[in-house]
Amino acid sequence: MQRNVVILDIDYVTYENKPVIRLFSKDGDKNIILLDDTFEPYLYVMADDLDKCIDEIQNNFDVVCIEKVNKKDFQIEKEFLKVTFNHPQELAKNRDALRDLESVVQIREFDIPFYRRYLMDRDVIPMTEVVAIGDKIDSFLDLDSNKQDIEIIKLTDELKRSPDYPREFRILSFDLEVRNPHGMPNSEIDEIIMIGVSSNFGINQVISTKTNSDCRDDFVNQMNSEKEMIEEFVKIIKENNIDIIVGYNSDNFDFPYLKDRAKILGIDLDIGMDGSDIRFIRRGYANAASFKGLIHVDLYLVMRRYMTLERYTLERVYYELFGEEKIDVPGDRIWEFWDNGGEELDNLFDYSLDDVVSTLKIAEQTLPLNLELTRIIGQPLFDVSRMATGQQAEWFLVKQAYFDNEVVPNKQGANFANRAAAEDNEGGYVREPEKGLHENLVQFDFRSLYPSIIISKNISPDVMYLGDVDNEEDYNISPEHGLKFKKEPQGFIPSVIDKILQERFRIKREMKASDDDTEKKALNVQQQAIKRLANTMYGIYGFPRFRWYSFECAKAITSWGRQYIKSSIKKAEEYGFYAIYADTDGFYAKYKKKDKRN
DNA sequence: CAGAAACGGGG
DNA sequence: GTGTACGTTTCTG
Repeated sequence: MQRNVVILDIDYVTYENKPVIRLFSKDGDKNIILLDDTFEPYLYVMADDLDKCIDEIQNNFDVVCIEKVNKKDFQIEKEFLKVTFNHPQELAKNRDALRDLESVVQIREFDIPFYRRYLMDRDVIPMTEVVAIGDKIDSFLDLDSNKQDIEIIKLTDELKRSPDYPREFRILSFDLEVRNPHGMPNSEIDEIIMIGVSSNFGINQVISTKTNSDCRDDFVNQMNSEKEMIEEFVKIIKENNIDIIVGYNSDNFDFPYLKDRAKILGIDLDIGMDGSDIRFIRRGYANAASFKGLIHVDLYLVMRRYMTLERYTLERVYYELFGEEKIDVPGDRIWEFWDNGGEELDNLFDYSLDDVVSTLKIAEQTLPLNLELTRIIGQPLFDVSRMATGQQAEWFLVKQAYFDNEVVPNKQGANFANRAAAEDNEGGYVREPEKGLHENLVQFDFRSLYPSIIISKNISPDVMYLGDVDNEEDYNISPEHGLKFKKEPQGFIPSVIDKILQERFRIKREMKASDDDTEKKALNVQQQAIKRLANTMYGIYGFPRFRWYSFECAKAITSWGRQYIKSSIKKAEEYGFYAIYADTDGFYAKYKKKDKRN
């Protein structure tokens, strides 16, 4: 059978000791889970004597297959061994011992999560429409299409891209209010008093055990108990075919709190597409709240990347985006408003609704860009919305490397030397602003300075030379440090940036040519997402924990950047301008004859 | 003063 | 989950 579905989420399960990829998808409002058992985990091995190495691996490990493959390592063609394991956990368990084998020089691509590998190798792009061909089956492990509202399809063909743009996603925002008279909320004793919900298809309500004055009770949904409130919330999610659920700091507050209260009250938060519970995924020291097939986006994390502010409270972020003040109730007084009732309770209801409506507005403003980033990067929205921009760039590059037949570099780790080198990098040129009120200023800035330098100077580790060279004219040589970058061939990272910037110009042309407003808007978001990604590429050289970390490349970029900005200031001075402030890629200047200071 | 711990957001 | 944030501020010995 054939189905057109939009891919929302992915994981894998184990069936008969083999990994099976599960793609959580939807066809309209029908939940579809696609199964693919044809993908196997692998890594690459670098060795001097490949045949000897094959023997050694075969004698020591239980692997599915070992094959010689031609790949590129920093553009140099090399023969690697591709070692395929039966299960991702087998790979994880054996990789250290494999690395330690005498004939093994190096292992590569051993730390790429299985589901990400699948998305990249099969070119399956989350949040896009695909054509799925396969056999409908009734049940698989804990999935049962007779008991659950799902259809299970075992894929028989590779997924193909659908030309259709996915329908608009159904977004629900939510927010909890808690009665906490003794300092910060404690989920063991402080009950939930309000659950606000708002959607982009008309839901706007506050679920509570109390209600407000008669004249304004249109948005309060009154329940008999906290237990009923949570059950109502679960019902709303289940019955409205929600694709994306958003909150503000919901990874760290709302969902952990809701889970605790649900447990105390004996309620299942079985909101997952397959009826599974909420789960918390460890991300370093923090947790991320996750459901199968229901994408949870914590906007707090998104906003921290989206804009530069001194603080990221919901209030501050909302003001920045929309220029409006939010209704405010101080957190430590919420319980008083609740207990006092009357007008104060009305205010609390208004506050609860305002919070959740604002959260939805922020989601509607920022999710389109994140959806486009998700499609460009090719990883799940859940992950992309929680990645630092450098990580986004890295996963994008890992996928590009796969298509360029490049083996990706290993992470070097933030060791002391790397960290020190990174800190040593001078950064952009800054001229401290001249004090005072300035009028009639002119502004100058470079368009995408760092990406342009990377491309024009071909700054990439695969074309970099540290020693002496015969033909200096074949190289771009950085100011200050004399780092050499071969002009030909184009380096891996410059080529990727070049490609995506060309894609950006193509989209911009298409945008100009279009006379459909909706299409124009969508294209505009796409080109913005690409611009963001391109501007982040510099970062991947500058931070030691990234795979393409190269402090030489980072140093070269900033040194050229300083040279360009300084020379343009100088040029401006020749025409009678005087820079009163400069930072990295631009400056402000006054028109004035050179004064005594110079 | 250096290294450890806390913080952010949320109520 | 083929895993273990992060950069900055405040506290403590």
